Amino acid sequence: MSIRLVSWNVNGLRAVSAKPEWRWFAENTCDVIGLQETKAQPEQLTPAVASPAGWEAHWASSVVKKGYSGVAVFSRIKPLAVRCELPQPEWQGEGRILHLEFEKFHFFNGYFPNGGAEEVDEHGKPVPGRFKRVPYKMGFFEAFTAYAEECRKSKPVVVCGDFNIAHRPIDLARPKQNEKNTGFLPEERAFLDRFTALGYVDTFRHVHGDLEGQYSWWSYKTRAREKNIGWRIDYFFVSEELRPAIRDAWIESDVYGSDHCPVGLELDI
Amino acid sequence: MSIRLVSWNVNGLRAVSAKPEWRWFAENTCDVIGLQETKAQPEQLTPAVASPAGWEAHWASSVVKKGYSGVAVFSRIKPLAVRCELPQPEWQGEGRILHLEFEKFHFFNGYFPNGGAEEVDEHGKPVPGRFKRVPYKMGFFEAFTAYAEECRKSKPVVVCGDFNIAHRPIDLARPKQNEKNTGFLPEERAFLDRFTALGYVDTFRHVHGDLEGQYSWWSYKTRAREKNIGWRIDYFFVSEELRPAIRDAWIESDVYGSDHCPVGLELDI
DNA sequence: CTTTGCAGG
DNA sequence: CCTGTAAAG
Repeated sequence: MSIRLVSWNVNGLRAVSAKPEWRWFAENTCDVIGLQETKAQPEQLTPAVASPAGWEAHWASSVVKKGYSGVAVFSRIKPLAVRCELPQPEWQGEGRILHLEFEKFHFFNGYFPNGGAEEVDEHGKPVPGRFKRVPYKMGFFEAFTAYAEECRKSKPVVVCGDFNIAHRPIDLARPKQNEKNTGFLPEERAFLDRFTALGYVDTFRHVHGDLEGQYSWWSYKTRAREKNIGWRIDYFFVSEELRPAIRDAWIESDVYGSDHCPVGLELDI
Repeated sequence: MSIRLVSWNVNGLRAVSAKPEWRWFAENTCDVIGLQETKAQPEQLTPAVASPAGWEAHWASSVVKKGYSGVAVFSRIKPLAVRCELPQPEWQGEGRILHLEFEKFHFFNGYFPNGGAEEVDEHGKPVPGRFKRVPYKMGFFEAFTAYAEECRKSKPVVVCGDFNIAHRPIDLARPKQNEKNTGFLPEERAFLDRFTALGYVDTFRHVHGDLEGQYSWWSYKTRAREKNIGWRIDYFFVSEELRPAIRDAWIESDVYGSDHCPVGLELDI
């Protein structure tokens, strides 16, 4: 028996689901799909998109700002329990976390905060390497990790989503140029060091080792995808206990419709 | 000798000038073109659009709000003088009036204020027949008329533009339904009664009499143009002294690219 | 419905 | 560049 899971930052589910590329959903053969940046409440979507036949749909939408953030999980397997957002009110309201408890593992779908725009000093001059939302981002990661560790006491953990961090130089096309850009800052990378040190396995690297040029996001701004100038910031992590269950992990770089592409994981379970 | 003038509310010059319909400009054989709702500063346009060879271009752009209102005049004839906006600061800042003095007449290109949204009472309930900007609109018309009359003392006047008023029931497809809508309110119509009583001739009616079904604007909202559910709110008026010079007046209802179509005037001069 | 501006990514 | 808002027409 195996279970297949996929994660995709869709950059606006209303937009993607109106494109021909959304056939990806109908053609998919996986069991669980985690979407990020849905930027919509289910009521704003057509029923075929919001409540597809054969799937159970769960939503966490932003309540602080319309059309912002938001995650969804479609599952062919009925979860034992579902929880939206992190436990503390401090980290709630942006629609960033969905937690589905399945029989064999806790599943988390996360849209982790973007570092935001560069800080400016009192004269309006940008401060290199300082980004407005990096403190929030780091706090969110710490709170998430504590919650995941808590859940892990009962059963193994699977975490997917857009982490907005490339872990190592091999995980982005231009590491040197981006050492002072959010997404590849030392403190952001250090979080993934700690996270993996806790026993969360980067399943793509577990399967593919140091294979180069493997990315899941390309900036729209410079048509970077044509040249594969990308970042690997979308992940499937599993807690150490599930390492033996990793059958496959992949990046669906032939799937278009968003500035991210889907990433996937197959577990023997 | 004759002079041909055309007026067009383009509803965003950046948008129109990027459409194939903008060939209208290149194919035009008139001498003076007045545009309204340009919604752009000339710097935001390509040089071919902002400074076309063979034309002199003049601009009055909104300074109170970006991408709002704005008028332009392209002329193959060099004017003796050019003036932006009305003389009083009270009516300046929205980029609504361009005044070009030619040898034989004063030319005004106007984008007269829209009546705006319906007023709401203290409970948020709409007040039928009351519109937020109708007072501003009426004040603007009075100030414009005073200025035109002042200029008329030296030579005849030609006024074109979007008046945002249908004068008589024949000037819109659904007069009964719109008696309480801005654009056909009694007080707005009464302004055009006074304006024409002062001796400003509606050149289209002068040439075509009570020809029905002739409109220059159709709402995008209901695909009204397909059914010719329109309003004639774009005009060429000339002061009485020029009545004998009116050779032709027309509506270019086959020209697309905006929710308005161009209207034109040919004068023997 | 359509064009703008703007925030956010 | 692209997806969302909202204001205005």
